[in-house]
Amino acid sequence: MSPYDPSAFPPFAVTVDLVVLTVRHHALCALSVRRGESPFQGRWALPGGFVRDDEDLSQAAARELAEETGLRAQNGAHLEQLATYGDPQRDPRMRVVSVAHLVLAPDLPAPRAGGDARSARWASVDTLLTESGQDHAGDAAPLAFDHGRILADGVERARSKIEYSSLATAFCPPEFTVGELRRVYEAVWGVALDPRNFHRKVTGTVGFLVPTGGTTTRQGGRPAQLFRAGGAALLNPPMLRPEV
Amino acid sequence: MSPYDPSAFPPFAVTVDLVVLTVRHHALCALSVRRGESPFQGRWALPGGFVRDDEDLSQAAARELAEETGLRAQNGAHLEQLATYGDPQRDPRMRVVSVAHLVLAPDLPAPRAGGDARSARWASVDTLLTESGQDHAGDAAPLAFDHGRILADGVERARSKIEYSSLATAFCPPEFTVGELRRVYEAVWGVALDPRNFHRKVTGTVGFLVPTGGTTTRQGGRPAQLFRAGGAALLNPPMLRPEV
DNA sequence: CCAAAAGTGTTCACCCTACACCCATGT
DNA sequence: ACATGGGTGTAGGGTGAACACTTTTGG
Repeated sequence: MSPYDPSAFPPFAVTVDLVVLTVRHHALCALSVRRGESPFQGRWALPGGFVRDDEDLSQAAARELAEETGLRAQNGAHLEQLATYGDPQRDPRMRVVSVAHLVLAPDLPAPRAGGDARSARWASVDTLLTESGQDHAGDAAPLAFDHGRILADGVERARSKIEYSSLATAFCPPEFTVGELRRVYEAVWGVALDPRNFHRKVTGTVGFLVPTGGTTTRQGGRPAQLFRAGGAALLNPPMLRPEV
Repeated sequence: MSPYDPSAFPPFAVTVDLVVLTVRHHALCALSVRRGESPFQGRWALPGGFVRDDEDLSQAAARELAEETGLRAQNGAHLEQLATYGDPQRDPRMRVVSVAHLVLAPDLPAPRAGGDARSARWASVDTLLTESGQDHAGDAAPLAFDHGRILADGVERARSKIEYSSLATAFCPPEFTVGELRRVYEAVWGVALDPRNFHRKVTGTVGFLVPTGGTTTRQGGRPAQLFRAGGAALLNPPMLRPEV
């Protein structure tokens, strides 16, 4: 039997779904869109769409990201492949394999609706995941399809990756202070960190932060130095997440 | 436009490819199969095959693993999803998205050929990757398709995962000595580790190893205690890979 | 006896934590 | 003046690296 006989394999639809994370108001938030059609009409879901015939998976993810948020990857945001979900029952109408991608973005202006979504919003991942985990009466409802599971996997990936990489800077604007970076860690991990030790740690790790020379008082108090993300991708030693 | 109109999205073939790693003769080895058909006829490739209509991705990977090696996952071996590869040009005939999986297995009997492969072999990853990276005259040739890249990603995943998880025990038989476990780390990382400090470290990490009470002299020298893998999945503190 | 592998003890440097303390701004 | 956040100093405990040393087998 030839493995490429067209009758020898079943056809699949392939989509990309996006876990777009940002930090707003001291909370880790994810982008969700309201579904305009059945199934799960009116429910919240992750943004995403079909992969086109001539594009790679990462290109499809970047295109969907631009369509849904206006954000361009490699322009402050980080995009990486997360995992692929292919349960035969995950879409009730047909066999769909979804390649989920993770995007870490700085705090953005209000998202714009795009594609086939009626509207889009930022919501705290705690809200989205507890809604997803439980059936509630009223407005709250779990995310469509298996998107609750996908979001949880993306959040877990982000939480562990900022520990040993410099990815936390992807949540910050181009220039940021040590305190702003610390609040990113605190929001993503949901813990309080010692400001003094944090400062010593990140400024002492070579290649993590590059001072720009400027200062700012936008957080109040004494003027703080501004930094850009340094070139180092891996943190050695890593940031240590406090025990739970 | 309806996103589920059958004419609105291109059809894909979805496959699983397997990076099956083991430690043989002090070297990290991967399973490769000889391709029986065009394209890349006669070249070495990773084992894999089409996902069937009614099975999940992990089920497809476990089925292919059993077909190619006779190995059953969850029976000593570890199986996890690695990444998904979907470049439009990765297969010259049609659009194929491949969900690669990583398998870590103890040293096995000689592999049996299965599925559509003429033959199968274990080869050191160094050999497979340098063959893949360079064009050689004669018998050596790069792996088919983008399998060199997939193998490299799998090796990198294995190298980093044994650092902070107890997965290295998946390379060992059900009962093993501290020295045997150390030789796994040395083969996967390609470094020499201090036997004394390694012993103290792994036996001092609670939940990593469980003594069975037995001893063995199969490695020569003083009898060594035998251990089974403990329940702990995450190592805290992690094993530290020496600087390069 | 000797080689080889398994374990144990000890020392030193470094790093993480905790917290006291000082600095520079806005109101 | 004082509240607020930024930043430095320092002492104590824990851990990893290096290596001397003892233990227990096979040949």
